[in-house]
Amino acid sequence: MPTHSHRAVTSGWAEQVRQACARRGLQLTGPRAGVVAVIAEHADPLGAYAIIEALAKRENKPIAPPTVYRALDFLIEHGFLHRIESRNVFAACAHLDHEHRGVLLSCQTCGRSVEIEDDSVDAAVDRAAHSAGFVAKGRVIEVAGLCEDCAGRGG
Amino acid sequence: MPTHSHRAVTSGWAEQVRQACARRGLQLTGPRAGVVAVIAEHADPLGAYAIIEALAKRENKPIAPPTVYRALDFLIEHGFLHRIESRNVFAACAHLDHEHRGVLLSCQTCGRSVEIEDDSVDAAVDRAAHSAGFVAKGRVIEVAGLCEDCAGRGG
DNA sequence: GCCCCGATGTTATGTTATAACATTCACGAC
DNA sequence: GTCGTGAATGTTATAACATAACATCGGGGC
Repeated sequence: MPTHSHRAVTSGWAEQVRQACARRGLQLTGPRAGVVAVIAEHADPLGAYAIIEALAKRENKPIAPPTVYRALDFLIEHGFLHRIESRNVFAACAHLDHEHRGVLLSCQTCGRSVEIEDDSVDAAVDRAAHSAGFVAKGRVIEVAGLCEDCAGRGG
Repeated sequence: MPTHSHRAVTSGWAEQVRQACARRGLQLTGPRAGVVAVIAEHADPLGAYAIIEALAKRENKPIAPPTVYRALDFLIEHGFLHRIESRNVFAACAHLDHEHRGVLLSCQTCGRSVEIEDDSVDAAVDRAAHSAGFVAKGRVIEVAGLCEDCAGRGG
């Protein structure tokens, strides 16, 4: 269940996505806006099929997987969403106002994820890839563990 | 297709796994050894179902998915294998002789992966997680891009 | 012998993701 | 205004990845 404060943060996120699309001439169409709304209503990252179910409920009609996967592709491509590879879930990007590469911290107990930016991580990963003669395109940097709250509870 | 030199490297890997199991009192049973052999015969990381097919061919009998997934779990748990989360494939661990955390570089053109160790990446990721109050357990650090060979060919 | 336990076999199913093709809709050319 | 065009969506089916659940086997301790 989202806490009140968290819900507020994420509904801010939906509005930011809307504005960014307007500014950049991107079409935030029906299914795309639906997926944004569903994600904004949840504190946790969601799996594709959880999104499908939630959207079907919201729209009161069945939604086929390609509809949601296409919306997810769009949102990820434009940097509004992250895919957490190690869990097959999708999380709102916390830093919409600028280009960046994030480190995704995801909690094994409560399922929530936190995205941080860290130049030294980016630099170290780039340097390591380059030293192996590798031309880096995409990066996946994920840490699974315990978030501050859950660690505090001894969880 | 594996190059001759690469095949040599990976068959060395199979032997290393065998010795490490003997030394550590781990059972390298039939299905487990079969999966090791299949992976050793390929230069590229393989998906679970590619392993299932190759093993079925090797043993000349059908192999069910749980057989292979259980062997994979065992090999990963003991550090002989890495799972590349962003591609759902499994790659031989290149550094069997000591504990470590690797950075996996995987080529978008040829599919091969290279594993490197880099203390500064590890340190930066740990510091970043810690600064967010996060207790890190597992880490996934993967870079997709072009390997030296493929970048050289303009691939 | 008998139990225990770790590993494997077997069947079925759950979960995640995409291919392929039809349809709709906004928009500009003419 | 209608026709082509291209992006987005709808629809159906299926591919690809992974695990639950329970039966069976086989070696070691007693």
